[in-house]
Amino acid sequence: MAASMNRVILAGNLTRDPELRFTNDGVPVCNFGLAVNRRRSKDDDAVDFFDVTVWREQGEAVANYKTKGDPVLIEGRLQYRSWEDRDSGQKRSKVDVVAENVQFLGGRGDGNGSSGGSGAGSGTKAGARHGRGGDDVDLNEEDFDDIPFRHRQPRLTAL
Amino acid sequence: MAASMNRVILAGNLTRDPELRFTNDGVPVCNFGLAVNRRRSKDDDAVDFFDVTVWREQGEAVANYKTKGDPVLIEGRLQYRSWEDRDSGQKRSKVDVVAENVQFLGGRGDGNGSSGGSGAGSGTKAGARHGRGGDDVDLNEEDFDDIPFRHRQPRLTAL
Amino acid sequence: MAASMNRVILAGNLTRDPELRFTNDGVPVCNFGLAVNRRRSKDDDAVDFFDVTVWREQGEAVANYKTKGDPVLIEGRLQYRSWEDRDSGQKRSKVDVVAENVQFLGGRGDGNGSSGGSGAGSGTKAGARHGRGGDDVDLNEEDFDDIPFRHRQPRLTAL
Amino acid sequence: MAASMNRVILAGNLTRDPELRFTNDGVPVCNFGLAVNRRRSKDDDAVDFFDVTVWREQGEAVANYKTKGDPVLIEGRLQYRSWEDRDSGQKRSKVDVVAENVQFLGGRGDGNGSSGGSGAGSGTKAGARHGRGGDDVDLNEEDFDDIPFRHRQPRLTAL
DNA sequence: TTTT
DNA sequence: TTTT
Repeated sequence: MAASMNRVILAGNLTRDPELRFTNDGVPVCNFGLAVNRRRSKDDDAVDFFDVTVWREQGEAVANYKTKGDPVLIEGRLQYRSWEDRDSGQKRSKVDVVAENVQFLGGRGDGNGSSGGSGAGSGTKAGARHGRGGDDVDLNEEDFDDIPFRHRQPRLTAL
Repeated sequence: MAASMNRVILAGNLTRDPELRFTNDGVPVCNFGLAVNRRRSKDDDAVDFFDVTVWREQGEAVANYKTKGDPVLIEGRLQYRSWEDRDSGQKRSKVDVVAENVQFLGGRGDGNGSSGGSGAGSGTKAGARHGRGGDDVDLNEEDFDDIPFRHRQPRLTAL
Repeated sequence: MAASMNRVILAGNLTRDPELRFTNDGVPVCNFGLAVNRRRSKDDDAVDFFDVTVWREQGEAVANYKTKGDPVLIEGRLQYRSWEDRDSGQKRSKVDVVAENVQFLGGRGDGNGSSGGSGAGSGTKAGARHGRGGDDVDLNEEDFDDIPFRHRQPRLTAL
Repeated sequence: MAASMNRVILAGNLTRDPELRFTNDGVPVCNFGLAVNRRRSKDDDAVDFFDVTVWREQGEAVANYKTKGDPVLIEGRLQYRSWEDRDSGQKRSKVDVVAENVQFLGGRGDGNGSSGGSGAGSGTKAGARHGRGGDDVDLNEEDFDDIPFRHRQPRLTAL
């Protein structure tokens, strides 16, 4: 078997308010867009855009405390998905980011009000809304494999 | 201006022979596919697939010494591209990996014949072919901005 | 609270055979040295040396399958320790690497016999010995905090 | 030759004001301490401390705009050094961090006034002082190997 | 679909 | 489009 590694670290800003949903088993999953400025040369205004998924407590913290425009630092892995386009029938695929660690930037000091993706649950940021009415969230069953099963908000949103 | 960071590290195997092309200015650019095994739980045979771009000397070294199946370790950044689909006219986008450092794995010892993406240019691996007849390579002009201009193989392949 | 991140990725070769010890609770901990070639310019033969700690199953796998000279790819975090020198009484400190993921390089293919830091337990590599008679292993109690308690080899070696 | 990689990413706060010095050739080099909170479990107040070196423009920007306590995000490599202790004559060694990319955190938004380690040189932060009277800076000759030679502030401070 |  |  070959050596394998898959690690990504990104710092940028949310391109939209995070959406929080739940699997049938009540596992929270948060999705948001991330813009990372390239800034390689001074007259380079290019931007890279990514879709980010955060599971469980950290996902809830992002949904509760972060909104469009907020800066975050994330560490995670790249995830490839492929599917068949319902219309054209042709194969499509996509690479997005599964964040395992989200650090809140911005605010006083270094920009960290509630810090490091924890967050109590009270005092959520004004404007943060919990996604509802979900079509097409990127859930991968294998993400559930190695994690202690927990029934938190059973069946709030079918995925 | 916000903090930005974009770093990715992957280890996996080539899914196809690398293709080497040249910009009009003769800058070498190499493309290959990379398969990274997920192996999170023992019965997890999921795989993530990525498209990788390597510029200049390192790109040439990959093209000269690596073929389908070979293991590599790469360090680089994620790059987002978007375009309009010529047929459907709908907007499409893609995230791929620009490798700035390619380490050859496999072989005796740790698997490193000519090592670390250097490699003279002679004695290329049997089976390694230089891409020819190129349509649709992912070239981004900004990649040329901060690099000393060099005319190496002028105009071999139009991109 | 400020944003914090601590991530390190290294590829190099063992500078000595790994030593395996156990805490009083029977938790395995493996230590080895790692040499990483700098190779920045072709006539650069500089090398960076690090001390690496690997806990639990992965530590056992390293001890069972790897010996001096073997190439590995590790992902982990940096750990700072400080103490008072018993002789001079002056304060000393050290930074070493705690590996959370060890990938075996070298061997056929990409150099991976038993792969990715798993390894059964039988058929250990000739020459791999389990450290015994331990003074001065770098154990940090906080490493035990977030990990399910397990009695594996109770009290084999006192630390 | 074996595969080698050396990459580190840290986010934390300066433990002291940065010191800026210059090599005999006038190359700026900045040194500061970095504290990274471990925060693994909620009652974990452990901290890891590192010494960081930043060369050239980025080093100047850090010295001009950052002071003790400020949050930064850095990307770089680990560097090992060894020497003989002048008193005891015994061998000593140390691992520190050479930052190749420093992102300023903190401030409004995400905490980035002058952003990403650029910064003109005017309007330096009150309290930022340029190190003077230097003994024992960690200069490694090989750091100069692959960089275009530049005479910026010739011989301001002997090292 | 796009953030500062 | 997919590697060991």
